[in-house]
Amino acid sequence: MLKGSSLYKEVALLKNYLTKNRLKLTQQRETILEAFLRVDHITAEELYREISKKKRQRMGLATIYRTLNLLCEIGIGQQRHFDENRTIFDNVLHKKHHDHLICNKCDKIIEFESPAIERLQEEMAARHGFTLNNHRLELYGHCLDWKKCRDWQKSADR
Amino acid sequence: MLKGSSLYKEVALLKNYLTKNRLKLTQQRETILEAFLRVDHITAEELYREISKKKRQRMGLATIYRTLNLLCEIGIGQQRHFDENRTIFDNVLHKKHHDHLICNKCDKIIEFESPAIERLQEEMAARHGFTLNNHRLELYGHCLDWKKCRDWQKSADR
DNA sequence: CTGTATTTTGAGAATCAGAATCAATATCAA
DNA sequence: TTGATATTGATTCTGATTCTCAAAATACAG
Ligand SMILES: [Mn+2]
Ligand SMILES: [Mn+2]
Ligand SMILES: [Zn+2]
Ligand SMILES: [Zn+2]
Repeated sequence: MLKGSSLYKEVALLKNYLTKNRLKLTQQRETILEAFLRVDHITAEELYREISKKKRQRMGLATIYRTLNLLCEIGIGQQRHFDENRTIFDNVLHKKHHDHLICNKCDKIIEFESPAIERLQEEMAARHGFTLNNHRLELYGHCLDWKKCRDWQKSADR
Repeated sequence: MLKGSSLYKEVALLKNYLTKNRLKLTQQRETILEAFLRVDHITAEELYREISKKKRQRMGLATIYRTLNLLCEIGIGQQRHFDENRTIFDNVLHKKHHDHLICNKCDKIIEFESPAIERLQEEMAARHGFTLNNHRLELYGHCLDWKKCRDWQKSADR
């Protein structure tokens, strides 16, 4: 385990899952976990470039995909499909269920939850004789404030 | 234009759009339109097999894709992505905006609309300083009634 | 109706994200 | 430390959709 990391608990969570399943804690898995937990939403490709830039070690794109999927199994990540033909991985470590509001102009992603909407969804399902397993609610639009929209666009930490 | 078709109006709609854009009304476009208007939701591949079965004429898969996209431009169809890696085309000719309830067991698709939910969505967007362009709401679950679930599964006309 | 310019078609190649292969390498428990 | 086992990364493969382009169909002026 890396010294000086502020992610002892998170790495422990990963290690625990791995051990329980006779899997191994590798350097790349740890590196990927750390980089992933630093962001909110990211694609495999972006994470790959992010890690490669700091080229602390060789890292194959396939490993990024494999590990990201592993994190989803553990429950640390979740796949999102805001636009078809690319998967965005959502870091949900300290988050509960939420839906998304997405700006088509600056790609800002806002997370929200609406108990009222969730209730109406259940009601609608029941009305049609359905038991709900999950749902997907995505709202697309644009920021009213162009300045904010641009500022977000320019900021690197997304 | 085919004789005996009950789709004069719809074919006219297509022809009108085509003429307006210096495009041509071909046999395959008419065949695809007719087959498409016969269903609610269908993939390009399914429509391809459907038409090939009745092999009234040779028809390339690329033509199906091209024409389905054309119908979407006209507003007769709309792409859906209930599961990533395959596009379902929704025949929306006589439908207004609606969302979907999908059975994970039998693939039944129920269309619904909820003004109450739509209102709450707008409210949520406004709260975050957003103007809404569109949204995606999909509810996944399963039919309570297994019998109905199976019956649906067996019925051909989907 | 006919000739001609223009669009469309179908077969197959190209694309692209993501998964599968597999020999070489790393991990871990005894 | 050793050896069984899992993992890695380079590469190939996959599958849905789009692209290419020569041959065929269509529209429309005459
Ligand atoms: Mn999120
Ligand atoms: Mn529909
Ligand atoms: Zn914005
Ligand atoms: Zn069902």
